[in-house]
Amino acid sequence: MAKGSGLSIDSDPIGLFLHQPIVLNSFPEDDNRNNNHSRNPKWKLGAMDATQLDRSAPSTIQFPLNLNCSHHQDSPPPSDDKRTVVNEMDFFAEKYHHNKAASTVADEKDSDCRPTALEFKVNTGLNLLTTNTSSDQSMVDDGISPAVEDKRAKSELAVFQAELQRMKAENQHLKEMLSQVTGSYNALQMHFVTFMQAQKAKNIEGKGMVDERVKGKDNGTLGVPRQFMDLRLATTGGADENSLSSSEGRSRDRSRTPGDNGEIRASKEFGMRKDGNSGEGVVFDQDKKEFDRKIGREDSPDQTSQGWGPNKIPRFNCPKDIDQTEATMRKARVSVRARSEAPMITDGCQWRKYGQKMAKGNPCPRAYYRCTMAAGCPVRKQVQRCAEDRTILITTYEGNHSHPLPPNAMAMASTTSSAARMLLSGSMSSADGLMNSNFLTGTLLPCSSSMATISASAPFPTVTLDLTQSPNPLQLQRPPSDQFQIPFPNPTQNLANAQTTLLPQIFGQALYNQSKFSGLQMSQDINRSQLMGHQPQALPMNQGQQNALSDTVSAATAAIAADPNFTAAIAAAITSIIGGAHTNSISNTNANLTTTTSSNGNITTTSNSNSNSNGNNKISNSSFQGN
DNA sequence: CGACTTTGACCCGCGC
DNA sequence: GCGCGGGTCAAAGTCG
Repeated sequence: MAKGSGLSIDSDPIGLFLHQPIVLNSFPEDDNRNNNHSRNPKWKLGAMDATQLDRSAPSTIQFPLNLNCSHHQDSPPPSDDKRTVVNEMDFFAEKYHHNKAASTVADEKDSDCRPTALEFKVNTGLNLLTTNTSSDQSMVDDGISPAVEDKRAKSELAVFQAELQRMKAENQHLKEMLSQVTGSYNALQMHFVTFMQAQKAKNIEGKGMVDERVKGKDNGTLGVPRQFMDLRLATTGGADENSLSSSEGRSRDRSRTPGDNGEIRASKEFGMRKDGNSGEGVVFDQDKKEFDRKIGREDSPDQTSQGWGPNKIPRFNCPKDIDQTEATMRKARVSVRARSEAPMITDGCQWRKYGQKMAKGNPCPRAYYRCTMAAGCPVRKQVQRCAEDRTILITTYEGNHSHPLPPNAMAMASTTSSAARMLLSGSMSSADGLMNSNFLTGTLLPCSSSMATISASAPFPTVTLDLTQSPNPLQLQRPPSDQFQIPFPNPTQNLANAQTTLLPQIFGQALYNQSKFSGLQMSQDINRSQLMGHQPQALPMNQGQQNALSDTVSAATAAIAADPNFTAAIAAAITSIIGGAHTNSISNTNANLTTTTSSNGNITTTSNSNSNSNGNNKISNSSFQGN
């Protein structure tokens, strides 16, 4: 049957009017497409609107009613009755197949028995859509068919049509809004990509200068700051988040190799880590061999990407003149300190223990695990109890997963990924200190407890997320002379909450999917994910949240303005905006960032805050032991 | 029987 | 060059 009004509603992509078109769609029971609707009590209730309720005629028995239409005539002879039935059937058949002409047929066949046939003709002519609603017939069927009721039916139809038109208009309006939002997103994305490409070109142009800065490290004047600077180079040079694992230092070192493009090499390395990244695999293999020769087993993630078999690929093309500092440039790590009696925190991933060693200075053995959720996943972790407090379990993550993560693994993985990304995302100049602090606050806050410590003195750049500390733990941290301490303003979020909040959704699968891109592009996808509704809970904001977001935007703007590496800064800014929006939605936190420079040249960035949150400052260890 | 753990050996970087 | 310590391998053992 022709259900013009219902057609547009059923095709409503938004689905906002599923219930409203009932009146118009549910009448014809012979339409199988609406069977579900007709079986739905609500739909039936909707279908039984005034038009039908007045006639106590369910749609399923409209044909009998129509048959009785002939009885509308006073005391018809039996023969007429029979003939009328035939005519009615013919009428419906005609109507069914030629609904546009239904009214005409009705007029022709009923003209002899309906003194009001002219009115019906007029009515049907005005409301073609109602020819399927049986309202015309029902008016005849009840045997009364007064003109008043006829007019009332017409008025109802007019009301329904008006309502339908209104819904159509609203539907169209919503479609336009959706289209506008989509268009805005696409435009923003295009701008973002364009800007990224332009900035990348600038970075390439300035690479030579950067290499000079890297070489300056050999002078031993600025060990740690240069180290992070190098890491940033690896990240911004097309390296994906896998830069968090092990290759950042090597990427830097390669950038120092004459004739090598450090950025390209970094990309190649990352491509190697990605399973099945054939386009870059060959070159990468060469690079890998080269690196394996240089630093041997330090290059464990690369080994992982090619399987952990005992047969190592012979390493050739080893440049003997590679600087020794490349050995010190290793993997960015994220260490999580949490109180747990369990031998290992449950973070949602599957791990296989491949070694255990007695570490110096700690009576507790250190266990080595690798991720077994996917073949070749480069992620490893070390688990060791704290020597001072054996209730504290120190889990150090290294690398990034090369496979999708289950939801319950998102929290920890995303936390560590974002922490490591923060570590690698920018240089450690004072301006960058601000940026990184903002970045860290924005990205880690929802999942972290009270403090994140960036260790600049360790051979591996390490971010320590201390989930055992109370909210003012600055004094409790390890010697600050060589570490960046960032107390988190919102200690109320444990990982259990984090799993349901922003961060996992931001950094989990998105990071994996974006692993071939830089952190900036990852942030772009974060935005995309938000726009695509992956985290709708982060979108609504009240006034206070918007104010806080404005503060975050201001901080991000300052970071952008201050950071010479604009790409990293914009990544940090976007990430902080996103994270800040969510953070503010949770705790209405207003963070103040202070940056100081220690005597040894390191930067200590502190984030003080007024947390208007739940007041639960204790991180629940059970959040790590959900399994 | 496959997956996982244990554990001694090995490799490598680094400091002396 | 040597020893130490961190990290990894891989055979053997264990478990379901």
